[in-house]
Amino acid sequence: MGQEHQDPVDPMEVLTAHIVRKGLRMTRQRRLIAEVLLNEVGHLNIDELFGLVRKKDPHVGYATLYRTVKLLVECGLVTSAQFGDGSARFESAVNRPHHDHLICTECACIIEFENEEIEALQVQECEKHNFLMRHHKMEIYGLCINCQ
Amino acid sequence: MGQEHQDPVDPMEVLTAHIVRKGLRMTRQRRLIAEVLLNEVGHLNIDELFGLVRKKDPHVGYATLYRTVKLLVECGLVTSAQFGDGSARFESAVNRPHHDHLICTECACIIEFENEEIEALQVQECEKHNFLMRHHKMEIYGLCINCQ
DNA sequence: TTAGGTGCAAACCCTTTGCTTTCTA
DNA sequence: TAGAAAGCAAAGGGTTTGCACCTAA
Repeated sequence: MGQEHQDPVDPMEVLTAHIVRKGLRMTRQRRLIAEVLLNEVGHLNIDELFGLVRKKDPHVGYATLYRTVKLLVECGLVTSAQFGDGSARFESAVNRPHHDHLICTECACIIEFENEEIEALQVQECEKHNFLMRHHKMEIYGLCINCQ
Repeated sequence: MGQEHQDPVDPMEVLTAHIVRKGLRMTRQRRLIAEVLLNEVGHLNIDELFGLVRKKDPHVGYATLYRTVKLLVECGLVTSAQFGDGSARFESAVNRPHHDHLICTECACIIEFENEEIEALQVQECEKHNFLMRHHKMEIYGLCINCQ
């Protein structure tokens, strides 16, 4: 379940711990990509992330980007989502609770919301089916107030 | 929103009406693909659908499949979903209410559930943001009872 | 008869992988 | 110094598109 009311964490420490635990190494590129993605608000697709990272280091490639984002998702610092268009979008999960998305199919804007009642019902539903929840997503597609 | 308690509909009539409305044509292939997909229970990916359709007509190609499924989604007879693996899955929506999914990340089994309370809260949430809901999906990932 | 549809192959797009070089620990 | 990581390019996998031929209306 959630990271609802935890103390703030230092994401770099989380990443470092994860890397050490797996016998991997901290590199300049990993640090850079983590800093860029974790400090960004909103949902970045891989091209947007690529652009931001390249501004600070023009030599980073897509492969490194994908490999590092995977690492960040693994240790819970980033969540990934698919919003209809074929490509994945990534969002910092640092120091913020779980939330869901309203996605406008017209202008592609994304409205976030938190709803603890829904979260609680989801937990109930899992218990009913003896299902061990790892993560979940809820997406509502439609028209935002400006596009109706 | 929902098709909660409607009278049964004849899917072929719905499809025909949609086709006429758009100035398109009913073809042997469209009828075949609709019959196969709508009579199947559970979630088919494109290869599984391809296999079933080819059994009845070995000449149908992937392009026709994709184009027809798109048509079926448009007129509400089929829903599509992405369950983590990169490919889309399709499910008949004929004469059955909206439901959500528990997805086991170990054995890939899918448990379906309906929860009217959650549905109601989703509607509330949309109203709160003046958002016009077209469709929505909720997916809970984790371990089923056999994989824990 | 005439758009629209089909089927094939090629193109596309996003993501992953292989391999050589570079760099962390 | 050993082995992990980066960067490039090429491969992969799912989906869409272009085009010549076919077919429903």
